[in-house]
Amino acid sequence: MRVSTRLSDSIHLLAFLNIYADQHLTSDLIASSIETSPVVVRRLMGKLRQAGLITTTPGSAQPALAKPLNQISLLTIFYAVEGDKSLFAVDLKTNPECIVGGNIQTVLQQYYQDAQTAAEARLARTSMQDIVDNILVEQAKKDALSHN
Amino acid sequence: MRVSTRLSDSIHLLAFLNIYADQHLTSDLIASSIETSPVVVRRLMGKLRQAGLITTTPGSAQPALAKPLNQISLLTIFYAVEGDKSLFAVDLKTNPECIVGGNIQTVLQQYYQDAQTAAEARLARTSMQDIVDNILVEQAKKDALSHN
DNA sequence: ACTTCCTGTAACTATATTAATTACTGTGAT
DNA sequence: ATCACAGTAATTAATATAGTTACAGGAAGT
Repeated sequence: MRVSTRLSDSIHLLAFLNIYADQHLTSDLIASSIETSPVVVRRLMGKLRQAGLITTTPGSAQPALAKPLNQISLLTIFYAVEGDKSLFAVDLKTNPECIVGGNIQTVLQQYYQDAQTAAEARLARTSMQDIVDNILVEQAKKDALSHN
Repeated sequence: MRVSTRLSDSIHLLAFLNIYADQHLTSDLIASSIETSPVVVRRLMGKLRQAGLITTTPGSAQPALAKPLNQISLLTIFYAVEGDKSLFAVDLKTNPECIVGGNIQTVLQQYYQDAQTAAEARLARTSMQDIVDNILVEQAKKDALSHN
């Protein structure tokens, strides 16, 4: 399948809401930054709203962050848009008659969970404040170079 | 897309080679345990052979582990069959004219790499010896229960 | 009230990644 | 010489995701 960019696009969206808070934030404008369709943006906003990360108003273009940037972690966003998706997939179709096929699913599940938890702990440590800070620093670097 | 089970199937395959080392290990037999096709098994074995994890003989059904179980980590297998695949995908199509779209790829790449490295470190800690040990323990549990 | 702009969703289509299948070449062993 | 099998290319099927189309309904201005 296509690889999911929902986490990346959602982080993008939230950063956009913060940095362009003074603009008329239609799903069309946001979509032009993510380079996707307005419908995809609205779908993502739906998930983020359900997770309590943003507020929106039907019929009116005024989405806004529901919490301070430093209280929104990348892990919260991941859960909001990917649910409990596994990073490593256990093959659920193995031969139960075989010692290996009949037990490997249970065994792998544990190790995969450990690995995923380690990754998630990292995501939990990073907040949208970090993301926005870094975006602005990267932009400042570009601006500095262009003024030579 | 379909979600990849190459890592799980490869671990399965290596465990099978160890536990059933005394059997006539055709790709057909291995496939019956993984519940996949012999061609898929041979393809996986090709990758594992290229990575130096197993040895095979064209025309003859005698695949074997090329190293001791405790010297094969799950991370080595992951690299062998998934290459440098990213667990979290950066959206490479964003608007470079926008402060967010023009910088977020660089920023996310760093945090995603950190998270992936944390997960990989976990995979590196686990060896095929652990996997086989756990499979045999799980099987022993079942055997014990069935003798009540 | 009417119009315009917009959100929220459902339904459908397109795209991309993976596994499965088919088919073939060539090797090893009997 | 034959049979069993690995190795691999080419094609097809399955499935997760993004993108598109369509439409119902809210908000705000006139």
